[in-house]
Amino acid sequence: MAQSVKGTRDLFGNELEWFQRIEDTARRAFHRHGYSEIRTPILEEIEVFKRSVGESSDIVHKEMYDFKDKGDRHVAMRPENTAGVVRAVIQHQMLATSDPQLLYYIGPMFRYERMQAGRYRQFWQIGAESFQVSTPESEAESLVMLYDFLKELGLTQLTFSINSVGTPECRPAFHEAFRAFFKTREEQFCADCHRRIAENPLRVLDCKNERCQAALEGHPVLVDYLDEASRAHHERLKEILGALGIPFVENPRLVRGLDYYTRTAFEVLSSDLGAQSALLGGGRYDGLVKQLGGPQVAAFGWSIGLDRLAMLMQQLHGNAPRKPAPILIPLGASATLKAIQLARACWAQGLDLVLETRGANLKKALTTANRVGAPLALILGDGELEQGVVAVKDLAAGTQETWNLAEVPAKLSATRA
RNA sequence: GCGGAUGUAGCUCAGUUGGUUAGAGUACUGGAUUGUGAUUCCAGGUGUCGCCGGUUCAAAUCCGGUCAUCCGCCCCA
Repeated sequence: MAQSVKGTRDLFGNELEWFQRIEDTARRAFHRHGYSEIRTPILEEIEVFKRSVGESSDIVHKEMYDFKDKGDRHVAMRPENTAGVVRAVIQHQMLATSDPQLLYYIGPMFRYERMQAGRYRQFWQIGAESFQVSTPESEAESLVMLYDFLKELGLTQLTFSINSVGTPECRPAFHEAFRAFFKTREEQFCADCHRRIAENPLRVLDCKNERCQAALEGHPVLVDYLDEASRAHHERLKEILGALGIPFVENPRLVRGLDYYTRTAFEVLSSDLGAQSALLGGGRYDGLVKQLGGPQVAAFGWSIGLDRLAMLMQQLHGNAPRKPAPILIPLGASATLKAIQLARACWAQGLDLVLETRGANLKKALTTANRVGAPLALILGDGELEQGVVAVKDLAAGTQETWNLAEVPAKLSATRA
């Protein structure tokens, strides 16, 4: 039997209901804040990711889902969408004016990884990117949007971890201090950290090895090495988040797995997600647009894992709420013709109504109606047809009443409210 | 990429030191009831025992490979 490709899966039923509910909630939040959707290709030239995410990152290093196409182009399935959005924004000259560009996306991403619960080769992200706004206020705006979106979904226990990773100008001073610190106790660090200290010293900070974390005790803190503007930026963001009541903690060891971040970096982890605890992350990336061939502009963004968010919703709230439609059961040929016309009148008014079209007997039809959770069964047989009525059975209560055919749409409409 | 497990009915799972005809619950189908579901009673399919190969008189069981899933690490969403 044919099977879905490893690490990919079909979305349907209850899980998809959560996906849709989350997506709808996110879209409303984005639109409230003036963000516009952008849909970029799943395939990009691999260079787009190498030049943005960073050659040294694991994503490019070992997780890229890449291949050569028939034209011998080296392409990759996008592992994240910031690079693609930046490429599109440059390609379409969307930064020709100095106006802010506020964009969001929802779509599948691909990383070639070993499978685990909550970690897939095709997974979904919802994300926001804002260009040409550099202030801490703009970051707070984006974070408030994110926070209120999560709150609307009923997630109130989440705390943002934030840090500032500085700028390319002030980071060298930190690197120097940090390497000096590392040297005083380098024998206590793992092999990976020895590799990291050379390639990307910041990543030593979030090594998961307990011994390394212990060895980091008293390490130089990034925030102390920020230039004055970055420090003020960081302080102002914290001030605003505090004033808005958004729960956050400062985490001086928070660095992100992507190389392009500057100044603000943040993430949210959830212990309810098992080993794959990262739920969302983001930050400022003021250098990336230029790095990909565009103008020097400020940029800020985040993305959230839709699969993991749906998993969280399932754990916290159980199955997604859904409301099956009432079902209309005709009995006999003449009643069936009338039933189709009646259903059409209801559909024309935007009402949900499922038509039983199998010609099934009443027993079977009611069994099905009960199983799918229909709230009402409208029964239209020859007897009802003669009297111009339908029998309406409330499947939860077991009670039954009679409606005139003409008043069915209005009555259905009333029960839906 | 590294390490460790699991795979039997649609679903959740039993299945003894290898033994002849493979099980339970649930779900499903039909009937008790040809116009009344969900409750009850009766009857009944539930199947490539993941796949391929090997050992054996004999494999769901042991061995190898493979595919898929799960857990830990790495990393991330």
